[in-house]
Amino acid sequence: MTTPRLSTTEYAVLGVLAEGPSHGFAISKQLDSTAELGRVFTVRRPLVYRALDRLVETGYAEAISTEKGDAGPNRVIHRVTRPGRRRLNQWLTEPALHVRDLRIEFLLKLTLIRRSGHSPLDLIRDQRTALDQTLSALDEARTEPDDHVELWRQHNAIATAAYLNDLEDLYT
Amino acid sequence: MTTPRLSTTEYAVLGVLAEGPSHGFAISKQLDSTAELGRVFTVRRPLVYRALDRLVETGYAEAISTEKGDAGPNRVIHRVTRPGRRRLNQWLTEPALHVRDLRIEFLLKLTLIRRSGHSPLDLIRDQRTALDQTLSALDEARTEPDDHVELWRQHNAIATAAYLNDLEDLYT
DNA sequence: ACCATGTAGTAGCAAAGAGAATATGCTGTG
DNA sequence: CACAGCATATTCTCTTTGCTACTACATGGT
Repeated sequence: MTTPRLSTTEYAVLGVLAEGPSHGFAISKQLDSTAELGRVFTVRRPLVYRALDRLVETGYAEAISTEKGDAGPNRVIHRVTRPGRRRLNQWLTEPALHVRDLRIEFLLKLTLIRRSGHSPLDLIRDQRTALDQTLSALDEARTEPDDHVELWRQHNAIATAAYLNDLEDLYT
Repeated sequence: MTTPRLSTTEYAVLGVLAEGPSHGFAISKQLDSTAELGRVFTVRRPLVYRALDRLVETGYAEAISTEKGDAGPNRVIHRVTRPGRRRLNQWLTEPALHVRDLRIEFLLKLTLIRRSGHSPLDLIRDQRTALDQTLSALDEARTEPDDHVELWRQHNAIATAAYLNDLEDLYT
């Protein structure tokens, strides 16, 4: 009985659901590529439903009722469970371990936290700390001057540091 | 009869095959995570064979012989066809359109070109030109100061520009 | 003789993504 | 008022992708 691993898609759906009981179609609108959240991380409609199924299976969400929609089949209203909310909150406070995950994971967490009304400053600072470790590890690893991959990593880590600084300024 | 789209994995295999007739196992060693190419873009063994199958189906490669290996089943030697080489060379000269594709696509092309003995300067400069367009587009789009996604893109584009400058210096 | 190791290729499952299909009520138009 | 189109809401299914594990064969050590 290990705790099931959730994909970013599933966390995104869980995150939207945590803003209040909702149904697949409404959630998918929040995660559409034109919406605020969807611009950060898009989840297409069928995937939202699959994620919801999975969240129910894992006990992180549950169906509470069905109600008539504006049209079409009945809406199935879901809400997060207590374990689901715990799991989400834990995820929301973890910084991304790899720079390549920042664009999606970190930004998604940041946006969800902001929408919930809390301050994202803790997350930004934790991410900054995690990045500093990456930076010093890169400094040590730098052996060959023509290692294109390491060079790219270095430039990117530095850009990410500047980005985090900007964000910290924005929220202080 | 449109020209079939190839995945990055398939281009990687095609690229290795273009260095000389070879067989799946040998190609997979080049694209292993510890090898020069594999550090840029890893392709696992079963995927190499699938890519080879697809390249044969699309007419970009062909099996030319089977020979006894050092051990185990016979090797199936493949080589690129004329259309395959044309297709590869076309791909190799195209810069990546999105900054997020640089780490993989551009670096893969760069490494393949370098290994072939040609100068990667043209690709670097073309990529630089493509990036300049991205940069000016970003400057115009910048409306809201707290748009985290745009801010991220901007920092990244700038870092990429610096990276390309470093590379250009390396090869001049 | 046996077992580990390295070579070479194959099988098959599970997740992820995209498109289309289905069901349903509302609205406008002739 | 019939009926086509449209928006809502969910489901189905196909394809692609990525792994893990397996078969098969030869060599070398104990």
